[in-house]
Amino acid sequence: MAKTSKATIADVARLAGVSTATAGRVLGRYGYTREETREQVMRAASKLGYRTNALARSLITGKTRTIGVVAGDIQNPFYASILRGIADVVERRDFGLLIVNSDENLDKEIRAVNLLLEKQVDGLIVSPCDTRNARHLRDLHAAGLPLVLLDRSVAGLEVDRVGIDNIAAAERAVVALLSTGHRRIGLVGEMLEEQEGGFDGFIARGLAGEVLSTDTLYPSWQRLLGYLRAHRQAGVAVDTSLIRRVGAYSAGAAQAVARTLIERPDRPSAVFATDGTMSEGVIGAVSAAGLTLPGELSLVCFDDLDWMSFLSPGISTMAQPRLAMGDAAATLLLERIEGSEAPVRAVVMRADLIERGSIAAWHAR
Amino acid sequence: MAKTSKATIADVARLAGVSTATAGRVLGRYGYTREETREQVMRAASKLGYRTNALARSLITGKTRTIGVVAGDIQNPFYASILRGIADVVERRDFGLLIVNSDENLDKEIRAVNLLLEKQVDGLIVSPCDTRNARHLRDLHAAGLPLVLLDRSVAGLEVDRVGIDNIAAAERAVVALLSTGHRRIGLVGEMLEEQEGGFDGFIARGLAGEVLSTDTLYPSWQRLLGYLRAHRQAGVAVDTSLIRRVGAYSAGAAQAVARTLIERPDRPSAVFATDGTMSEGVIGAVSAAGLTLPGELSLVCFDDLDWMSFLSPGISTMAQPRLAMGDAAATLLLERIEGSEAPVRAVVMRADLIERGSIAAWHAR
DNA sequence: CTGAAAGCGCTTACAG
DNA sequence: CTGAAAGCGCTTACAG
Repeated sequence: MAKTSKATIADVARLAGVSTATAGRVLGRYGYTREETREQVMRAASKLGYRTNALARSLITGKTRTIGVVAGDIQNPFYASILRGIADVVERRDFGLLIVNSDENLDKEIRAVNLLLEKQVDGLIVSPCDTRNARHLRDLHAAGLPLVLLDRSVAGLEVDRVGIDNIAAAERAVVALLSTGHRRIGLVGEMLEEQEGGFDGFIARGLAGEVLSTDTLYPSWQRLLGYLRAHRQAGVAVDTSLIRRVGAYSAGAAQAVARTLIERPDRPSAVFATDGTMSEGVIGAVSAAGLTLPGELSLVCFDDLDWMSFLSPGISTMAQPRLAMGDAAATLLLERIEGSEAPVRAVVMRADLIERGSIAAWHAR
Repeated sequence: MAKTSKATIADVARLAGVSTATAGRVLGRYGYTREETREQVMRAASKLGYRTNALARSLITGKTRTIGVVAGDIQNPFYASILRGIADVVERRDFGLLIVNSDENLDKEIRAVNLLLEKQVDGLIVSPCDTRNARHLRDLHAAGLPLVLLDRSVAGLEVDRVGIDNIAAAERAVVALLSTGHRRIGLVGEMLEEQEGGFDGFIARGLAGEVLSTDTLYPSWQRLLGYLRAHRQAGVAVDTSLIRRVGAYSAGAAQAVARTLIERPDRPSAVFATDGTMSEGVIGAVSAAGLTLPGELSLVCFDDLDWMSFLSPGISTMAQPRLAMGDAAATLLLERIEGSEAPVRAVVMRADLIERGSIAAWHAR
């Protein structure tokens, strides 16, 4: 009724004529209280405008009912949707959600995790920016804090994680192109991180089917692998000059790279973009170059973004179940927070190809 | 070095051979300590893997260094960008950011605010879903909690706020159409909330220039007003049957409504969509109807979304400075949290028309 | 079913 | 510059 803050359990107890222990029991909904006492306390509480101080409670219980999420960039539709999926679960359970951006930068990620730990979150969902340098995450896990990895794994860190089968998804996307006759398929991928043996070495090994530890590869590298595998299975040789590494999480950079690919005289007949940001860049380049889809170029994108359905033609794309990914990550985390000792789980979801109109059959000319 | 959690100031103090008060002073960076003592404590702290428990600190200081944001839907690009702007400021200042969705629903908004208050946030940024029923916000403000309103105002609630000049923005957008010869301009707007006198009454008053208290109108209603004003100023009669109220925050609903507008025989020569979601719906309808922009229809959208630049032609739109809006909201809030007693501020930003290629001159046929 | 007491992990006066 | 003591607002045994 009155002042929104200030009133404490002690104030309520005094007004109700009971002990703080009793007032606490009714206000905190624990232990037993006589109905009559309960009403008395409730009346006093509402008269004083009492509101629980979750801080004090958390200090004692050791639980904050708050989880932390470290995302690359909440403005990116990929993360925005996943966050929404997480938020839905979290809100339903009356938990709080603390969000920090990492910008895919290790230092920022470490600072983010520290901030969240100081605020005593009950658990963390992290989309790790580095699959190797992850002391901060290992320590976390060693200390017993519930942790769920999102989209990416960390070498040697056995914790719950949620992602899609990137290799299979990319393979299916590229198969859709190969099966309609395309033989020269360009790829525009982030592939920011360095790989042992370098870019060329990786491709060579991928072509030979020699890449073994694929689990801790970054998504865009895994998708490249799917691209290579599709070719290998189809017995189609790969022109490696059609594989373009952008090396940055930026649509602008992707557009510049895509441009050099689609404006060359012997341009590919089709392009595969390995994520939403790359897709934006590629579509920008296509638009700038004035190429018609799918007549002059076929295109398969990744992630189902708003615009893909209302461009004309619609853009065929591998749709990741982003909301469901967020839901799964939050659900796994909350289960751990509630004490689940189940073996480590990897929720590997499936991305589905949504066929719209950006793939045309291709006949050698 | 060791266990990530557990070690307390008392543990560190014991190991360092000092009092908890002294250990607290060095670990919490307050008060004076001899350099030698400091080092001793630091060594003990790192040996134990000490980490501040912000909860305990907050309980005493009364400050959590955390702000709360209640947004309509973090998945919507409008909110996603604003949140990013907020997050940037907040992260720079080592504050935490607690985010909750309201889905533009009053009950959810109230619950969200309560959750955030229990967690003792130092301040709140809210995009209120109801400009009248806002007891929860008024109480908050009465209790002295720093509060910044985003995008919308609340009648009679004098607090800092950030938004754009919606009437002027819409007016300029429509003027761009009128000045190129368009005389029949459709409008597709949310206008979910009811207005005194109803939809028709509102339009009548708007046409007569009789709408007075425009400040607490919802953005889409303000934008409708801008549309009407542009016509009035230009001396162009309005065919009110071209004004379409979607009544929902949904691109699908907008598309259905837009469709009935652009498929009628005497369809308008141009359409103005009053926000990002409506814009998506309209572009979907245009695409489904197979109309060519701008040859068969001119279009001005609202909010600069990714796809608007790479559709062909590009979509002309009123761009809201979303990141800057978030930045401003967070900055205002942090100033209040730091104790600023400055008079209430309304940061009214300007939206700029980005002309791309969706407006064609129109000549009566 | 209720209360007195202790305590969560810090910070804050107050002495010295 | 450092320490002993109190206290932030709750919950948790422990008695009764």
